[in-house]
Amino acid sequence: MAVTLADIADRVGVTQATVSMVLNKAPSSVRISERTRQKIFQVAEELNYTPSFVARSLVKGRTFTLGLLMGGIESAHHAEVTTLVLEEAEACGYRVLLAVTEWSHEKELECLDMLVHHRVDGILLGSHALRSGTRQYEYITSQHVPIVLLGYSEEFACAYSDWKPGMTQTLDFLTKKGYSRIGYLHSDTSGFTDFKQMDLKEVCQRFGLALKQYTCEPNQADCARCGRQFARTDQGPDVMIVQSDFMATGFMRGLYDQGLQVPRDLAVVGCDGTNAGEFFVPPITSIAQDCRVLIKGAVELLVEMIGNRNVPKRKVSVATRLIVRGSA
Amino acid sequence: MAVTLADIADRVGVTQATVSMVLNKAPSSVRISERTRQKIFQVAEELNYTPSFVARSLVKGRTFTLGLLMGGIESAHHAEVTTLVLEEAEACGYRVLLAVTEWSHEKELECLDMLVHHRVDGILLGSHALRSGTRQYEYITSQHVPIVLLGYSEEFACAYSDWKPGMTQTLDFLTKKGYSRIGYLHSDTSGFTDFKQMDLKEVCQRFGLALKQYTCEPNQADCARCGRQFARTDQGPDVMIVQSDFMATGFMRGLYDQGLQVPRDLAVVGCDGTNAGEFFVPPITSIAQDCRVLIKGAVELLVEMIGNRNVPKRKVSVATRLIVRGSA
DNA sequence: CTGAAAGCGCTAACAG
DNA sequence: CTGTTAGCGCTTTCAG
Repeated sequence: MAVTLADIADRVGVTQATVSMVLNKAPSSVRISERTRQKIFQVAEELNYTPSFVARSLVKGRTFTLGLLMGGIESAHHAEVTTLVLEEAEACGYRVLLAVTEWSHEKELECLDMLVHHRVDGILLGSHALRSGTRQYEYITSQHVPIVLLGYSEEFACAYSDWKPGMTQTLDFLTKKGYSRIGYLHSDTSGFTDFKQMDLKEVCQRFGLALKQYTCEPNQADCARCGRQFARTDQGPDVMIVQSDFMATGFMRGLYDQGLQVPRDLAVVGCDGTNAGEFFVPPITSIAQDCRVLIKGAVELLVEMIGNRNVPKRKVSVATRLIVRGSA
Repeated sequence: MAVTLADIADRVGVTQATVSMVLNKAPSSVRISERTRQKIFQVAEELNYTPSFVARSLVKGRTFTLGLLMGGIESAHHAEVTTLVLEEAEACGYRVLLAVTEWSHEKELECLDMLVHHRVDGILLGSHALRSGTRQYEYITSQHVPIVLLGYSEEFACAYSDWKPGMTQTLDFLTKKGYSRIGYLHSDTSGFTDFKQMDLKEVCQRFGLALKQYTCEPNQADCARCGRQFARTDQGPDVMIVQSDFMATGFMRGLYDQGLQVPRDLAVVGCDGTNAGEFFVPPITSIAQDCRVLIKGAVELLVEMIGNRNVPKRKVSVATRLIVRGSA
């Protein structure tokens, strides 16, 4: 089908091996007559030769492919994360096989299997699937499959945002503006610890502030429902911190449906600091992650682990900060 | 490193070939003693055997991987397209290698090369990179690499939305509501024909309506700039149709910045009918694509082309329709 | 019913 | 300086 090294070798009158060397090694490190080298390149060009990564992968035992597992990419933040992974991976010479799990625990495990079947060199876990006890967990730990989690983890190497600085800035800002009754809306479906929440709690305590918690599903529709309900019944918070900008948009829609105005009737602070938040009406005040740095750190860590499987499980932490826009 | 067929074969006391058969063929089609078959499965389980897709790919000449090339995935519509491709591909037994090009023509071509190197079985082109004259174009056409474009194309198999029905419904709706001065905001950077625009023009003509055109970059910031400028100076349109919901959000932000209200001062109609548009303030009236059907069609067409390279270049067309929400 | 052997396209030693 | 050889892990004939 496609043209192979052998085709070139035949035409030039040398062996595959020679062609392989000439084409792949640094010109200095391979000793060959200038005539032959020229001819090889010329014939490769003529024949439109394209090296097969799959053959190379087989022999090298590496695919130069990273697996990326995301719960979903419909929110601007997750789309940004995905894009950055793609960019950073490429910068390190890797391709990425993307799998989205729709936040289903079962599907996450299936996708993990798929990535292993494909022999990706490492896995970036954007959805927190891996718990001890599953076959996949055992496999990955026992085989030392390089893996880094996007988010905090005790068990694996990971890259996560440190929410404390951002939360501190936020409470500082809010209290100075006269807000004092803090609400926190988050989704509780994953079954995993919400470290963001823990940080917020801690910081609230430091400020001597109570925290009223709300939960809903991590989709816009349910956040909107929650917003409507809040508007109809709640007399508590004067500011709502929402787990993500994405969820904040849903929540705000619910508020509007009931005639509430943001920030006049209720201030809203999102999380993630997505670019898109700036274009919402009103623009969303948000505790921003430094995604670029975070993902760069994650990918580089993963690549390092691929290069040397004995590198200790590091944790990359990146500070957050408050971006004040219009919603608070 | 990983456990191979040979490892299993050794332990069971048969050959690789036998193990391969037993593990991969339908139980009915392979004649083997029940004892051996049991043992093979058992040992495979014990050893945590995971077949290597790369070895299989090499011998089969197929990778069971589709390449997906997108300009970007930050807009809700493109994220949805990507997600659907992932889903449909999986349904057909394919994985997907995603590449995003940031809408750069050069990068599109590089990514195309990368996908070919990786020997993807087929390519889904979400960003319109391929023009005759490029090396990649020659390669793909001459090698008959299965490819389907997302969007209309004369040269390649493609799946596209037919905007006429949606546009017709829209103009019908708008004129009945008393709007008559139609504007169309789109980005003109790609250098490719905007078939949406052509359909709109044609339908406007049928309605005896003039169409005033505006152009800007396809990012929210520039759309906002355009919105502000419109608000300050324009006395024309009473309704603006915008090329995408994503761009519409940016444009509306610009309008708000100048104190205009939607739809009171200017009605806005987006395109794509993204779910996210429903949660915007105000919710975006939009000409919706039926993404699910479109992508399903595209992937199935591609898979069919992979199975049989002689299948004629078909075009899949899916009708659009107006979704009335709050912005018009 | 099962085993042996060849080969997918490429790389890496080691000979010549 | 270049060629030969031996695999990487799997599938697929073809013998036995």
